Amino acid sequence: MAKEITSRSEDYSQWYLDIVKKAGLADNSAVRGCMVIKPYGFAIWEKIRDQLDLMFKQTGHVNAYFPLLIPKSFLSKEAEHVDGFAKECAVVTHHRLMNDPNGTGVIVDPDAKLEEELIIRPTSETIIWNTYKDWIQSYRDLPLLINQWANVMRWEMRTRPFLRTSEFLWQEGHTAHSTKKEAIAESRLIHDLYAEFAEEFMAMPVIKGSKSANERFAGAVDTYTIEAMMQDGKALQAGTSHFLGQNFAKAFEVKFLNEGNKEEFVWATSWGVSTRLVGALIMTHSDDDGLVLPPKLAPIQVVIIPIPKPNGVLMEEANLIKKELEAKGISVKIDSDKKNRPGFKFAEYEMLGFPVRIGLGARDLERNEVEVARRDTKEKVNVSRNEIASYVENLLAEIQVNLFEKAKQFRADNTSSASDMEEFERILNEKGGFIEAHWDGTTETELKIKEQTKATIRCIPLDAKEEEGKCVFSGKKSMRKVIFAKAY
RNA sequence: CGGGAUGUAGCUCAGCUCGGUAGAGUGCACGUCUGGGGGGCGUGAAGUCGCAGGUUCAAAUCCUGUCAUCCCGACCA
Repeated sequence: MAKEITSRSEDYSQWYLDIVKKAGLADNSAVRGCMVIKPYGFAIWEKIRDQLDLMFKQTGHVNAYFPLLIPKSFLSKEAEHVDGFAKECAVVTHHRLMNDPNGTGVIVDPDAKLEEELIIRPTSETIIWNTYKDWIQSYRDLPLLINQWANVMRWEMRTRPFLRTSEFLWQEGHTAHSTKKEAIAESRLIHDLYAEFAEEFMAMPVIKGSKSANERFAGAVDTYTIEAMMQDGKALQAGTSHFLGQNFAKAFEVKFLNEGNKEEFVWATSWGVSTRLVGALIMTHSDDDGLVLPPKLAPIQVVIIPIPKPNGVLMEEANLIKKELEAKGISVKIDSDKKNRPGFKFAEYEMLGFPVRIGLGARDLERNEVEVARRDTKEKVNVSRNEIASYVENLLAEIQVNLFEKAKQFRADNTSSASDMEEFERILNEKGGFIEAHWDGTTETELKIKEQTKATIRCIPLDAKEEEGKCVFSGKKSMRKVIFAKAY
């Protein structure tokens, strides 16, 4: 069975699709633009979800659930918000089907038209703020720190598994505060939390920055983003946290009485990451042999493959090793399936991205050692049997660090700076990656650069140093460089 | 919604020009020899040829219509 995948150099896009398919992460579905997340893909999402959920709770947030359907009229209450999402909403217009009187099959019952049409949430700000209005009366009700894990739907033209699907899973946090300062602090806190998660757990380096007006969330005052670089040099927005000001509070009349018994509008934030992170994980670390997963997010960290012989001693030994590893909190699978040969299994678990593989055969038993292979570098070493648990424990930590350092180096190697448009376009065409350049701060310039080069401003880095320069496009004065790139 | 292509076994595809009993590889099932990097041999199950009409003694093949999917553009986490 030749389960080969297209190489990255040949066709990066096809390589990605091959990984998703052959590592068993997702399938296409009967519905255009939607995907079926298969058990292994979902297991990765569960690792992501569980860790983030823990981090949200550690910072004082609680979970709740709001409905899938939103009255159409809610969307239009915030002017920019409706502009941003109206074009991609699925709309529920009827509530009943009937048998087609003219033939077989069912049709929509024309008598079952809804009085007010409902939309399937593309995001939940509107229904949530409509609800918060009833929950908030006093400054004593604040802050309100709520998150929900949910699915949302945006009717996309072109989709790719995990990176962009019409329906996707995500978390969306929606918080209400009594002061502007506190709301900004909340949006920054989550921004930091996302960056920490990306780097510590996904081993994916990110640039923290704010979005330009043009790239900002519809209805936000400020959008903070974490931007990552994929292996083809394109940028991926991996998570966003928005300071919403009082926009939604005003649209939905969410007011509270402050300590001085005066009525004020509340200050708001919202923030989210989605199943897109699974796509980010794939495109950050994986190689031409398949998926590569950081140990902290691998559904199972170690696979033990017994090299079969007609006795049960190998299985006994494999189980002993498994117990020793599990005692250190390491997740382990023994593949004793007789259907496939060892060589097949080696390739298979590389495809699945298991960080560590242990080969155990008669030869090893005699020598009192095992063969340990790491997925990230493909190195194999023989390890003494009685040191196996601590060796693997250290190795997993080392792999986690190595993946992060490698990705960081890649980003550094593919980040350039440009001082005029000729240089800008040359870098973009020949090398790609991130381009640091001065920008005059106007939407007009941003759009012209986008039109001319297809590169957009990914973010204005928070740690950008103040340095006077000239806008790469207009030549006007600029005080800091921003990050340009082609983006997913 | 514009431009291009494709629908035949679970998957990848051949067959169509020139009409005549539905094919291959892979996967699947069973048996067997194997087993330290994607095994060998044998046997077997599996397809309303996207759908609907038409031409014909006869249609996967020719004609008309229709549906769906994929790729390229406009939109986007």
